[in-house]
Amino acid sequence: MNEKYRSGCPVSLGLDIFGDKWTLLIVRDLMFGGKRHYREMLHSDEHIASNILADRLKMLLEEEIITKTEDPSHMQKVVYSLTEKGIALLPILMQISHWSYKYRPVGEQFVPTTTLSAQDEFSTWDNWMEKLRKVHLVQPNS
Amino acid sequence: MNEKYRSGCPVSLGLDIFGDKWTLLIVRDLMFGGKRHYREMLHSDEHIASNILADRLKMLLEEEIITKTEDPSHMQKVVYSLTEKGIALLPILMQISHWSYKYRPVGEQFVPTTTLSAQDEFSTWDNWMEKLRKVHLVQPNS
DNA sequence: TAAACCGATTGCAAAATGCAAGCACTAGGG
DNA sequence: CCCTAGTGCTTGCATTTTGCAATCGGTTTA
Repeated sequence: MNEKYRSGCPVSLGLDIFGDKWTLLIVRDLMFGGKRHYREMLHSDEHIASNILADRLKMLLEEEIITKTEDPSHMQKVVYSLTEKGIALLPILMQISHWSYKYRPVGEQFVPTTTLSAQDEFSTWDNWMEKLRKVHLVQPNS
Repeated sequence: MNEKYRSGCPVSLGLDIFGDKWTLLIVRDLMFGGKRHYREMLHSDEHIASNILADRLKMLLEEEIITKTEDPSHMQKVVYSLTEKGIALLPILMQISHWSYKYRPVGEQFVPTTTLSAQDEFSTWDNWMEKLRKVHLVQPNS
């Protein structure tokens, strides 16, 4: 990873990593879509280009936001997993979603059926992150 | 604003608007930097290009995330202000900051001196947003 | 065996970004 | 009055990134 960043501001430092149209969509797929393989992400609704997907996965690996391991079911297949650093992006995604529900034409199938209070929301996020840790942070073949 | 978006997913719909390296930095400047004028934002630490700043401000206006009014102190000068829709981006910026404090080399001058509990954090955000409403949502000359 | 699948890579066109200079003013100071 | 600095952009061009579609050398499936 190149060491240059635009400033020491935390917002800027975050955007240096994921300030583009695609990176957080990949994290979303891993986090909420149960997608773990290249082709699964390639076929998401947003139609990412193959070279962009490859490029971003490479960057996410270099940043240690994800890891990749071989898949025992197929010699060529790899499994991508979130690290703790990746899982920690969940509140950002949730706040983006929250904003979009309010101000953007969110598709019906994405609308939540209940509304949570602020504190409930935090503990739900904690539950989600715990679940993600169980799925993504386990060792292969364990 | 063009009506096409990549999908109905809330994350994707948010990133359609602010999924780039610059847009949320402009919002940051308005929100936390007390910057209200083009040249002030042009001189932020990250050195945005003038054509990119103009382009993003135009987009933010079209999206009604900001408004602009003339400045009574100078015929050419305009004042940019956040709308409620813009102010509602605060939690996203805060979560990005929170992630960066943990995983990125945040500059010393940006490090907070206290740590807040989750609930305190929410009420502090509410206070911030209330302050922003007072500054940004007032009518000119009122 | 043929077809589908695997994670990429490639060549090229289109779009976006970055750099630096410029525009037509407006305000302030000498 | 003149000059300088400031105002919010715009412009021309070079570079970089993104998007599109095809391809690669395998591996697995029916």
